[in-house]
Amino acid sequence: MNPDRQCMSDAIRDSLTSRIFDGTLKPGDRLVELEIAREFDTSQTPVREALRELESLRLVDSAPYRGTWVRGISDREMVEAYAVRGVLEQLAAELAAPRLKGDVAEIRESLALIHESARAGDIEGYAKHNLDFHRGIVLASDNEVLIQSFDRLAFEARVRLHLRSQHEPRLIERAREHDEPVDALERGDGVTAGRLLRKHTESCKQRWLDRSLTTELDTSIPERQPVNASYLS
Amino acid sequence: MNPDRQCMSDAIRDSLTSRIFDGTLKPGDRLVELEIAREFDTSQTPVREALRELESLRLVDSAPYRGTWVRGISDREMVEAYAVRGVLEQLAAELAAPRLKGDVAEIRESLALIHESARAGDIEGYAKHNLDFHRGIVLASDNEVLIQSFDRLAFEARVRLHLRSQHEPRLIERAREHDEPVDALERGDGVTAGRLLRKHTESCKQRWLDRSLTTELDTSIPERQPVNASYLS
DNA sequence: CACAGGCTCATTATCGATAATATACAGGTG
DNA sequence: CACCTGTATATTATCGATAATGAGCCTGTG
Repeated sequence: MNPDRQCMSDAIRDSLTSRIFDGTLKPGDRLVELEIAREFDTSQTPVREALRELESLRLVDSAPYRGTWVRGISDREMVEAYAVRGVLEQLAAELAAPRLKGDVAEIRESLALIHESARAGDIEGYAKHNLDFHRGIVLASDNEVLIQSFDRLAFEARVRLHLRSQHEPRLIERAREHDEPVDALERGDGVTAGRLLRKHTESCKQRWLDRSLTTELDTSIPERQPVNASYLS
Repeated sequence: MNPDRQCMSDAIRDSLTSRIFDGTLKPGDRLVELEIAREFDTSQTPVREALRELESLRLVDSAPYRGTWVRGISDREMVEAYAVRGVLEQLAAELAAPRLKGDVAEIRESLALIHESARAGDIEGYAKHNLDFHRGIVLASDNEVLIQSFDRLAFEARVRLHLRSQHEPRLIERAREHDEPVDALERGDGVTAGRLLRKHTESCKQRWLDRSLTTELDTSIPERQPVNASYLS
């Protein structure tokens, strides 16, 4: 948000964020203020601020006098988020098309990387470039509020959290779904691009639904680790 | 977010929020931590937390060691927000229709109050019930993520901030734009309701654009009051 | 007069300590 | 043995004080 903040609390926030992203911190894990403060060789105050920021990003939950813990994301929420993302991206494409004037070079770059990752079977890379691709279109809309709304969905965190549990994703096939929207954007047809992108999002959502129905495992959200969980380690 | 927090920082946050809403605090006004702390007879810490929350709600801006001030909302941002709100509401209507099963009693209640306020020329009331109406449809979508995204647009704050400067708004005429979407919802036609709602939002946006072009006054955003502004009072 | 450098002061960022609260556990009771 | 009650403890919420920083001012120079 403010990229130029140099205070301790921001460093802590960023560090904790990446731990949540990379799975070091799992849903339900408790974040104990003084413990983190010791680790960063600082006091409780900046840690609290960092935690509150994470809460506003919905990466953690907290309750008064009960602490803070990593937020789990249910399949239901994932599906809800896909629905919202769909219309946001549709709008983004419609706004982006007249602005781009056919110059989709940057977007094509991300697209190429998506295909590359798909061929290599690199799930991590696929997720990253996929996000770059979609966010690129949103950025091209030049609508600050839209960009914010999109970012707040925190798709990176959501997807990464579930990546590990993914079976054999047909990456190459999925990657192809991105081609047509870009073609439409290139010829300035934002409406079509938007419709295609939304359809793409819908199919992502559907895949998620299917998977969550078939695998049947832990659709529950870890609520919070018990207090003495840290003693076990 | 967590309605059951009883800590000081939340009370401060709520108090400051309503001051921003009701115009006691104007864009550009500085929020000095110790000053607020004295007022609430508390220390700096809870005030800081409150300010950070307001920042995440984008009601205030801040920079390190430079403080916090009420955020202005430009006409451009307002227009951007309308565009996003349009697609969010459209989606909401589509999702709400099958859930409501024609039961639009609650929504009609808000609608009646809108018309009533319009007849009475009660701009404040109109704004309130109008928001209730639109939010009611979003709530009926039963999509938590969508509700969050909508709320984050903070339309209440945005609209109220500009209400005072509004000329003769043709409220009665505007109120009528809400009728058709409700009819559509009642007969379960979410797609039509969504399209109409989006069109409504577009016309709100357009009115805003027209007004901001014709009035030509202070399209600028107050950045921040100078440090010694408080001495003048 | 425009402008750079250094000084002062208001304010933020952080600290270490204390008050307040929830959780876990022990003991008693039916 | 299940259940309640009270107590110990871990942890959060808040406090008052200090360190760090930026804004404004003053001075001197060209």
